Amino acid sequence: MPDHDSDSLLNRQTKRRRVDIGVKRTVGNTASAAAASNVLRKLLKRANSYEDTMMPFPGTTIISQLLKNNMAKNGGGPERGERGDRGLSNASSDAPQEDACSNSSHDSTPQECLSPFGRPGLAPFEIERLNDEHLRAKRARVENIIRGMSHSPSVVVPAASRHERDHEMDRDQEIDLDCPPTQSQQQAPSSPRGGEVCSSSSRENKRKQRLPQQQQQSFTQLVCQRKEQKQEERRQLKLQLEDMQKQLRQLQEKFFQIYDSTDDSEHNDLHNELNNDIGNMSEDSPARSDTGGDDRGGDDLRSDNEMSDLDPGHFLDRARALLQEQALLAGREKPRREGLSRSKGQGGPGSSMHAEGKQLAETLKQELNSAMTQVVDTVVKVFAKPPRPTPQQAFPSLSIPPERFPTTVNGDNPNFHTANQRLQCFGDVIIPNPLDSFTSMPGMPGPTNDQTEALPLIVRKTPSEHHHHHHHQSSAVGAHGGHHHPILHPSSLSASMGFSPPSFRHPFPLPLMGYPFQSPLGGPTGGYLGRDRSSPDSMDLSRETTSLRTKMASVHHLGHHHRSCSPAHPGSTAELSLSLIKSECSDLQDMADISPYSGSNIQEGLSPNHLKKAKLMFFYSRYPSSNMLKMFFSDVKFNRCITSQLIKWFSNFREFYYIQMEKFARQSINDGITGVEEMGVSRDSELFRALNMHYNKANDFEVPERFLEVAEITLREFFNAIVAGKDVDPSWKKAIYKVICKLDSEVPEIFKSPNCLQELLHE
DNA sequence: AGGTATCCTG
DNA sequence: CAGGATACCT
Repeated sequence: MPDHDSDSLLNRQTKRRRVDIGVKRTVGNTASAAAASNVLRKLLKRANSYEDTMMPFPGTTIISQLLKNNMAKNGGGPERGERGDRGLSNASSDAPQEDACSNSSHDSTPQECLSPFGRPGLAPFEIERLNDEHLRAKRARVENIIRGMSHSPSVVVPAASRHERDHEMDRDQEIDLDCPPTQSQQQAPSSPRGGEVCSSSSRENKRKQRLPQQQQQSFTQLVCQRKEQKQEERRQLKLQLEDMQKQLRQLQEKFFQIYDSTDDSEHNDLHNELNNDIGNMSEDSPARSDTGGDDRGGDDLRSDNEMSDLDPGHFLDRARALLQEQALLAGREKPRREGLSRSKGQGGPGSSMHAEGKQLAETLKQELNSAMTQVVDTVVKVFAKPPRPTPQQAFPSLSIPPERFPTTVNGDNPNFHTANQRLQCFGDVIIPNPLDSFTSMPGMPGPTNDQTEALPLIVRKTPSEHHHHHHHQSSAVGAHGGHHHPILHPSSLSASMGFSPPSFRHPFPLPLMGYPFQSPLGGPTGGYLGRDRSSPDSMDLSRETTSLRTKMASVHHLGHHHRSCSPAHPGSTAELSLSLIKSECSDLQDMADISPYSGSNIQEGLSPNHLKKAKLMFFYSRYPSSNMLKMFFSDVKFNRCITSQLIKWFSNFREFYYIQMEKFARQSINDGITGVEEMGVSRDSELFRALNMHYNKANDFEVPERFLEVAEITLREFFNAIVAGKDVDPSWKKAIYKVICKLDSEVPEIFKSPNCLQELLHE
């Protein structure tokens, strides 16, 4: 059913949009959640796609190497405190945004996935950006994880297992030193103590703790026991952390010694890249994307100053890379490396330094990416595994990048949940945010903040589930589920699928409501709204307009149900999710191949004139088959909706018809009529006038005589049945229907003409 | 399981 | 007249 081409197109467009957002992401902490979503999405993309290419440089190896090296080398560093703190506060203010709507996708296209260094052709600024986002996302994610964990009673650090994890944890402990180093999320199965029960129940505990009404008697003891353990672990981790910070500081100095000693002219790109990469931890410069590396040579000083403001965690990455690079260089050119590491600003050998710089850059990038890959993989694995039971329980505890769940859990493509959509989707969800530090962030709009926690909750309704849900809704609506379709012009739809912000935020912008009132009479019946005052057809037109509105309302209704999560946003019509659009699209394609009819006289909707025509046809045929309807409404593009609507029309006609019949039959009986012979239907009878008023209001059509006969027969049937007292049977009318349905006569050929009304009404 | 028809409601 | 529910038919 869903057209895959279109789906992929949709996805592609969504993707592109996201990329654009990422580029446009504005300065620092005020970066929009939408923009931030781009970050992790790319991050994960690369994490996935780099897995292969990065294998030669597994982050673990390097990190452990780094650890070893620095453990041996370092005793302590003086300046850690202030810098680290500043960097961290900075980081924490960034974090919620990053995690707020960070996204991921497994469907990354190869082009987008390609590593920056894997593609020498990439522009420097792009590399910068990628790395920047990379780092930002990583930091934000880890911090968020830590925060989430810090709110939970939980588990124990598995003593030694993964270095990079310890790194991250250590680094983050600095943010929240009071937080017990709970690692339930990352706890390895080989957890030192009581692994099975603990790891499985720790999450439960977390959730339960967040639900005031839920008592955790069964876990309280366990938690208490663990608290002591956690205290101990915390101390250890603190120590580790301090060590790490010292090491980082030293590596940082070393790192910049190297670069200060290099010739600037050719290294500006690299230098700027690095500086910006780091400098953007606290401020994101949109200008970067359009300026090359060269014009920022003057920033070097500033950048160096900014170094002191950095989050030490980033130096960890830098240091990692540096170490690797040094190792590489050492393998080939020991003397130079020695000189490099020692010589600050003492004119390095120009050309060789140039080459080294480039290689260093590459190595750095590779290292960063490999490390990122592993970290992300780890986190994703840990977080993706346990599906969390109820939404309420789910969202407070884990501040995971939201889109991660749908992505990793089911591998489906969440791409049509773009940032905007998600903003909308969760804008009206009231989410208790346990992370006060996040909600109190300056410059963070509330909804965006909420989103940080809400997204994982909502998106757990996976895209595929969304789909199913849609179809359920549709089928629940039954044959009329697609009534709104005719209003979805492919052109408009594609416009809205192009995700220009307004139409995207409002999946059914006004133009979409343009109902194709192309008149079978030839003249267009005009616009779609506000033209129902003056024309002779005004009643029909306004009715149709009303029906249109009903459809719209129905669509919205669907949307609300579909989202299943929100109190209605009063007055907001922009709440339909993109997935709804997608489903609409699918149905559109299902019911009709898109828009070969836009230019022709075949229309995709039923016009008031079609209704009129149908009413006139009713004079001939009370029970037209769907095939017959298709024959006589050849100017409409038939699909399930149209067919159903037409059938429904005739059903309504019949309903009215039989109601009138019964009414007049009873009335006659009440009037004392006793014989069927006295029951007649003539053009001046009350019954006929009622019917004519209904089906031929303008009285511009000459009702066929046959109709009078059939009406008379029907009336008599009713009369007899009522007189016979058959109406006690709940289904007594069925017999009458059976009779009447055989009385259909041929509809004149002229009704097959699209312009039949014109011809009929003026003859 | 899907298409129709009817009933009921708005 | 449309929606929704229900029932029947296939």
